[in-house]
Amino acid sequence: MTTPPLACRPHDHSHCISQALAEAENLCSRQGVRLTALRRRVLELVWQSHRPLGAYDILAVLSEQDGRRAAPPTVYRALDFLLEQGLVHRIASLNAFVGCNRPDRAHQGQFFICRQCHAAIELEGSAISESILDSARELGFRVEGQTVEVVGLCANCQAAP
Amino acid sequence: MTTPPLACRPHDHSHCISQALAEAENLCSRQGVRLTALRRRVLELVWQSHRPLGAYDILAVLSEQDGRRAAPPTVYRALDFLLEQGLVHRIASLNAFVGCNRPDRAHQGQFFICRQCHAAIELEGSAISESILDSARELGFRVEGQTVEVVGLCANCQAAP
DNA sequence: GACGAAAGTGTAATAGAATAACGTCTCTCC
DNA sequence: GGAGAGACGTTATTCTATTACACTTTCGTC
Repeated sequence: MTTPPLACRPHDHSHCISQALAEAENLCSRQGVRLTALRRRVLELVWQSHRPLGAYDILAVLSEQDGRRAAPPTVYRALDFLLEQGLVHRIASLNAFVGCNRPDRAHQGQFFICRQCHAAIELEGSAISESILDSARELGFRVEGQTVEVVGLCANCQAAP
Repeated sequence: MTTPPLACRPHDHSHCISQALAEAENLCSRQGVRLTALRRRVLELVWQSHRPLGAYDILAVLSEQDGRRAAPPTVYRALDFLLEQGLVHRIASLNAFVGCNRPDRAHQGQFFICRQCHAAIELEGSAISESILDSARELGFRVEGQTVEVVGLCANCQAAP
């Protein structure tokens, strides 16, 4: 076993946030799309931690903390944009959203989610994709999208019960 | 490529249904739990096709067709029971439920879902689980549950656009 | 057969997640 | 500066799921 992933061990998280925002700025300007104040703020909130965040949690912060008049569509439109740009992923089994580690590379995330600390660990280019494609080949199935969400206990939470 | 799976080619589906119900009877009596009329009916509805079915679709049939006075908890309780017994699976990405092919073996399903005909093809003991466990080992992650849902086009729907 | 506990179902209300439809505003480009 | 597209505000609604409590059925035991 290698060193545990960043998401589930202490680290300077403000660095994660600022890096994610900087990457987003770059990516959007390269793509010629607009990272508006709202979208940027939603991305920042999603990156507040490595734990998937619900749309209505985001909504609550925008309303109560930012004092913005926000309704569900406000949040979902921003999230749709971020999803399209590959800046966040949606966790179907949690109805929640989490920042993407590697927005530069087109991909669909594979996640290991700790049921205790709620950290979502995103895998990069794992062998899982390969075995999914292998199975698909056998079935003659053309893969267009995949949802891989594994729940359990992360290394940290196993150590400290 | 082998012959396409049952779920996405024509077949005598009434046989699927009756077999699923018979297996359910067996399994429940072995487990000492009760497959009541309601639970049996919900299982039958879920097996009406190989396409995942929403809880509210089931509710509509119970109300309108069966003339039963049913509310959401009625359906969800039956579904919870069937999930616990491993008789159905939940498809998180669709908020829907589908019958399990192999209720005799404890497992969590891996699904290939056709976006056109909506068939859900369940894999049995694929290499996907292995590669998930491999990745988990590397992370020191203890796997407790997994959601694997691949969307795309099944062999049939690729052939006939 | 009567009884009590446990399991199952009915019922009403509510919480949580997401979208539809339409109006207004603000950029950007000509 | 005007037209058009994109972004955001607003209201209402749909879809999914759960809580809490009442009533009924089933099953084992006396």
